[in-house]
Amino acid sequence: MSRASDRAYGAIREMIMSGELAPGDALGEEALAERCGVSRTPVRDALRRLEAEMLITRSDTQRSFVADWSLDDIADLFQLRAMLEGYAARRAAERMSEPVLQALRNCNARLRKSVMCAPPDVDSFLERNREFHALILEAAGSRKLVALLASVIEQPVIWRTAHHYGQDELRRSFGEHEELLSAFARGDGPWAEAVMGSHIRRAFHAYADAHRGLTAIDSPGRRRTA
Amino acid sequence: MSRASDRAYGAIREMIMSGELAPGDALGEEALAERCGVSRTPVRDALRRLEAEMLITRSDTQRSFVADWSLDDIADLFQLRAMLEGYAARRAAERMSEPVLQALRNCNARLRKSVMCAPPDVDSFLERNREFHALILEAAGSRKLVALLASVIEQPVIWRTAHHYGQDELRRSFGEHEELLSAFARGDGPWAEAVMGSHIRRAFHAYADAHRGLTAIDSPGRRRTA
DNA sequence: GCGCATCTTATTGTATACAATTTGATGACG
DNA sequence: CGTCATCAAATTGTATACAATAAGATGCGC
Repeated sequence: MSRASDRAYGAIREMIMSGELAPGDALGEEALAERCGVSRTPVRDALRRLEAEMLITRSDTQRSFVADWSLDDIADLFQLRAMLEGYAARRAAERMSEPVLQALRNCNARLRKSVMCAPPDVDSFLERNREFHALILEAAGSRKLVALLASVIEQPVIWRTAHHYGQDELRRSFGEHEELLSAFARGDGPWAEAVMGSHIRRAFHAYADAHRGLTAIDSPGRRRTA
Repeated sequence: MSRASDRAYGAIREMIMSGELAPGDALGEEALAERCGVSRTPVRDALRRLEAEMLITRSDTQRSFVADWSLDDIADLFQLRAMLEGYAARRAAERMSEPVLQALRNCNARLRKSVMCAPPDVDSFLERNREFHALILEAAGSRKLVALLASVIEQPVIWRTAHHYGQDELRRSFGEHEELLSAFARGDGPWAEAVMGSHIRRAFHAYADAHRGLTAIDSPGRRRTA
């Protein structure tokens, strides 16, 4: 991460992920360059990458904005994610090896610790959860799927609001992961696919519920994109 | 398309699509800049875009190469495409409007003309086919899906080899499109999804058969990527 | 002849200057 | 007072020069 382009990429990405830059905000190259302490060249590079990830959008005249997603868009996002991660789970189950299975078990055991204590350690949960899903994706062994899913799940709006999960939901996630492990242990692709699909759909509804409840106090006017 | 960056993008893309640049070929920025008649800056821009589309890959040291896909990769690609386009068809069926339906019918009527004559006009078929699928994708009304599918179907290896289709296969494609139209007319999402899935899978096997038959005379040694 | 360190060359990364375009403002005119 | 043309400021696009890094060649020691 020593190249300026990578620093810019990481910095801008973090600004978006953390909410420092809100959806709809304009992103001037000059301003970003200054904030990142580099010239415009690596910033432009970073913007192209972020555009590919759909974290930013570009107007018809090539001006950059932080991507803005409606609730409908998010629902769509989760649906795609359910489909793709379900497929990933199926492939992973069909290709599962003992070492990977062990890694998954270890990961979920650590996740268990994060949610079984009081209060639950949400940050730790998120990290383990991410790791768990990443391991499955890797085990699926599809280059293209990795790329597609990355662009679906790397959405700030999702990761930011995961903090609103209740303890019961966190524990349910743990339980669903355990069921996935069973499916993997038996190499049952369709079972893994079904469990994963359900897992993601439940996550969406948890998100939607939390969002609806918060929207009144949490969305003080959106900026228009066009 | 007047910006140099767009020209470079289009030119390089065309070189890849046409096979002028073969999978595994190294892409030096300087050389490309000269061939496109622009400086390295817009070339770098174009390379980032092509990288996002997975038409090129980058080594660990950031050197660019034309992407190389194995038959397994291609099978994976088609599977993802079947899933995503099936989903697109379902959504499209659920959202179908009379004007869009008419446009689809017109499109397939023109496609019919391309395949019913002797000899069939394959170029025209490909263009209509592309248009047909694009219309459905648009009707699905999912921004994210558009982006995902674009990166799946815009693979040169697929479009190049579509020329090997036999007339019977072309006509079968037309027939499957007609069946899709029926599903759309009735707003039957699951039907549309099933037909589309089948349509894509058949296309894959047609491709795989043709490829196997040609591989001996058509693949004079691959260049290694790493 | 083989392996390895070093040096040369080629390639990518970054900054900067300047050109082209867009935006938004200002003021003239109806 | 509203509309439109024109102009100024801001923003993005491109070229070029130079720095950093990686690839390949060369020759030395073994």
